[in-house]
Amino acid sequence: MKDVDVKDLFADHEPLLGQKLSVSGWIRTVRNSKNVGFIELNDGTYFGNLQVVLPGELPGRDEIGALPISTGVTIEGELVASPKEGQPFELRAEVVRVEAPSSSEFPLQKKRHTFEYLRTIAHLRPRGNTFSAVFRLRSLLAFAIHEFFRERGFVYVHTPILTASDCEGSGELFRVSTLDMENLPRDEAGAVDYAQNLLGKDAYLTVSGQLEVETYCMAFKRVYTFGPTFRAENSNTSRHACEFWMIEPEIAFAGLPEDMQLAEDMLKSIVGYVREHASAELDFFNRFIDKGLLQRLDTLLDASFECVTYTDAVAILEKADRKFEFPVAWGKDLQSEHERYLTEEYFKSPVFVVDYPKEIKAFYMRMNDDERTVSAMDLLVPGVGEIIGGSAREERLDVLQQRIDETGMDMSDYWWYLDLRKYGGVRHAGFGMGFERALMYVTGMDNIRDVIPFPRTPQHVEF
RNA sequence: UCCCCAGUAGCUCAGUUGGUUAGAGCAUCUGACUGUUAAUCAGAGGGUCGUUGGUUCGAGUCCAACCUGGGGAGCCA
Repeated sequence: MKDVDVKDLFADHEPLLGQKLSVSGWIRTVRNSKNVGFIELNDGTYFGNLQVVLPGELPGRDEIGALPISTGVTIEGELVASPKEGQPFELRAEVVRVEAPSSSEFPLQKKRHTFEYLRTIAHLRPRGNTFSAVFRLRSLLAFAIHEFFRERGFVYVHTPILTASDCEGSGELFRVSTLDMENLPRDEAGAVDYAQNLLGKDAYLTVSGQLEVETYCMAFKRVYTFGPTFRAENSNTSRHACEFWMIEPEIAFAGLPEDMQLAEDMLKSIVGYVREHASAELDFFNRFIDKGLLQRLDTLLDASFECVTYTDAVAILEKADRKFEFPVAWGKDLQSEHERYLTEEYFKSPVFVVDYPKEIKAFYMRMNDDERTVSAMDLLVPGVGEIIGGSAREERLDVLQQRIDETGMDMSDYWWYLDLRKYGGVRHAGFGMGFERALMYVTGMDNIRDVIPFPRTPQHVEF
């Protein structure tokens, strides 16, 4: 008796027709009547279900036909061509062995549930169609990203999750401490004595691996980091979480044009990868979650990305025949509504906005010759808005020091970052992409809480 | 953090101008059923109407505060 995965049956079932097979999985639904019954079996290896026929003469069919959803079973039988529409093949059961019983109390029913309700049972939701597809795709997308960089000779760097510095001087941090909160140690001046923290100083969860990955860029030329990052912002939106994953590549001997090309290539590559390897899931999303999904993904694959300077973008927005809730003015950051107008209505295509005023961007971004703007880029895509943000990095030591001074940061915290500029600190550039934002883009899911297995948001750390 | 909306059965919702014993579909249970596709048909059980207080002869319905969830904004990835 051959054990098979449902995935392999859907890949090529022809050679197995007529054979005796054994399949193990969980019951999704059961339909039973006087003369025949059916089980929809999902074994987790494939998005779709295997239809199992319970023939009239099957011993114990009444009990089998009454098994509740999510019962774990092993079924032996013969694989046959299906006489009815709906599936090309089915398993004609001869033995149904219950491996682990379930109960009629199982909360997932054969009906639509709201995502809000399913979030309250995050430990069970991967057993339903939508979340089965989301989290299979999440895994695949992560692989596609690694594959893209590996093919191009990038070194994957594990940047630290515990850090002592706040990378960009922006964003609230989660403090990491072993100090006794009820009885904090004090120094002579009465301040908290962080030297007694296990790490020896005040420490935090990382908000970005960029500064650390830059150091490896100066050794390996092409590097990337891909891991969890943390923000303690009290953001209550469908696009923010306290814990999320970020992809941050960094390339040496390169400037903004190469950076933009890399971003475009990466996005097209990973979309193309899931398009090719997750058609069952994408078809499902296109049907039930976001009707324009496949068209949007295919458009992205064919599009040549547009590029516009921040200054020109502001001019376009000022001339737009459209009333914005927030006014447009040079020197102010673009609002969500502005970004959406540019990518969805004006360009109708993914578009890079480049050369932002230095005041609204981070200290490490490379100063342009006009000394008003920095060599930065944001990639805006229809449906999501900003999906990637990046820049050329300031490699000139004196300019970088001046920017650190201007932004009121403590130079001594960045001694190692400044060191890079002293020893062969060549020009380089990189970007960051929120992994969940990318996943939302390829699934059409519109809440970040529904693309993270156990989402962490303000007031939420259940499970 | 700010603005808006919502909270009624296990789930998704209806509930008129404040008025008798609060309804439906799905789920559950019982039975029926010639191959079903979220199967179908018949019947049954299931409720402190988010919480607290208030107005009223009378509150699911009106008012206030709080709690929870959602949408939008800001911040950003």
